[in-house]
Amino acid sequence: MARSDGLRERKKQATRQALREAALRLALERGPENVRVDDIADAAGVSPRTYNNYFSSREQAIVAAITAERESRVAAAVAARPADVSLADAVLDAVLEEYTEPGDDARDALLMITRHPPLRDAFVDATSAIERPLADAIAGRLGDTDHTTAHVLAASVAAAVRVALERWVRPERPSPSGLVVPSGSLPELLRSALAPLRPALDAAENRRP
Amino acid sequence: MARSDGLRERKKQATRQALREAALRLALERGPENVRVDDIADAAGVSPRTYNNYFSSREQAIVAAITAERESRVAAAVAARPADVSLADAVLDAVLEEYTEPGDDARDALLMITRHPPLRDAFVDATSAIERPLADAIAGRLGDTDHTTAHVLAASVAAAVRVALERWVRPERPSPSGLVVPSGSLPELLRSALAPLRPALDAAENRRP
DNA sequence: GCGCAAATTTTCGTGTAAGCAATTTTGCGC
DNA sequence: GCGCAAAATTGCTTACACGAAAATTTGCGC
Repeated sequence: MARSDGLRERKKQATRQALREAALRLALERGPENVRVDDIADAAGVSPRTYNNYFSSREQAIVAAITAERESRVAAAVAARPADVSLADAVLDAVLEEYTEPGDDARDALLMITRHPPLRDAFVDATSAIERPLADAIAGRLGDTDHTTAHVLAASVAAAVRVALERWVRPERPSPSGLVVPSGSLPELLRSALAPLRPALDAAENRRP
Repeated sequence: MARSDGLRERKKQATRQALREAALRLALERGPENVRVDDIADAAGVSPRTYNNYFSSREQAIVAAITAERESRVAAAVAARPADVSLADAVLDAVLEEYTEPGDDARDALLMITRHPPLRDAFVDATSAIERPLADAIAGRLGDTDHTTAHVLAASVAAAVRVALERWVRPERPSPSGLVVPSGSLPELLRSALAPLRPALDAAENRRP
């Protein structure tokens, strides 16, 4: 049971998609503050209680319209790199590829997210969702032995991405040392956040039997 | 203003401590499910709203009785290691020192935590609190240049600790590959979770000017 | 001590997350 | 098609998180 291509599963995905799209649309129209959960549920044609079966916070639903499926795509991208590419490069490329936004319709959504702290938090928090699929992808490349290492590396990559996203969406705050670092472009931030992890990725790969 | 030793600050800490101790005591007496936020507030002699000014969930308050001040202690322990100790060793030692539980009065509290999923989650989530102080401590050892690297390394260490804690508190679930990995002792788990990060810590340290 | 400004606590109100049990829908073997 | 078991949706209820503004407490210069 629970086949991944059954009608049941597709309907669930459709409901989830309807909910997050309705949430984003309403938030863009009225501003996130003026969107009630009941409105989202109404717009998606389900009961408020069902809405809550899919998302555990209003912010999560809005943000999900941007981050949807990102988790599995990152993992798939890592797994898809040729075997002769180093793990570090595979991860870096995959992350850059997935987090470089198409920027057309997501542009104003991202603007809204950065302007509303609760949405910012939900957006950054969504990063941790890549952890589990990424751990599997890394484990696959490392030869499936030592699942702990793969898990730790995936968690570290997710943490680095989170750090980069934080610097990207937060208005720069004056540091106690006086100097405020200008937040560069997202690819730039991702590169420099992931760079310190490269030695760890290389070492894990080379210790592979 | 906002002196760290004023009466005001001490009262705040006292209130915080009263709240988390009341939360833990009531949870142990009645079981976490039978503790209302109002009860905790009553027991601590403050209004329910004040309780919420200190903790943003009931689970957080209960768990805080175990994890209190851990964040700053880890950071202080890292900063306290002699300068000729490698960064990786300093971090590993500091983490092991702080996360090896005294185990006397915390024993039954931890038992309760492991038996209640919401508490488990809060307990594991509390790990991320070490991130910020640890980043400062690491930055101090690295010479204060490149705050990004320090931040990423701290976040990775926190993530690794989180992975270790997860494996420790979760009842082992049968993996799809059939074999269930036995959850070892906590120091053991912490060591193996932090091991993959050692190359990254070494590299950051050696690249220091 | 006095009094003012800042910080903290409280009261009040609103919207929300989630448990539970009843109901409807779906999948599947016959 | 039929019907049954599993799964999803729904209504109902409860406890809760949090914003705003009023009230209280603290710090500090005088």
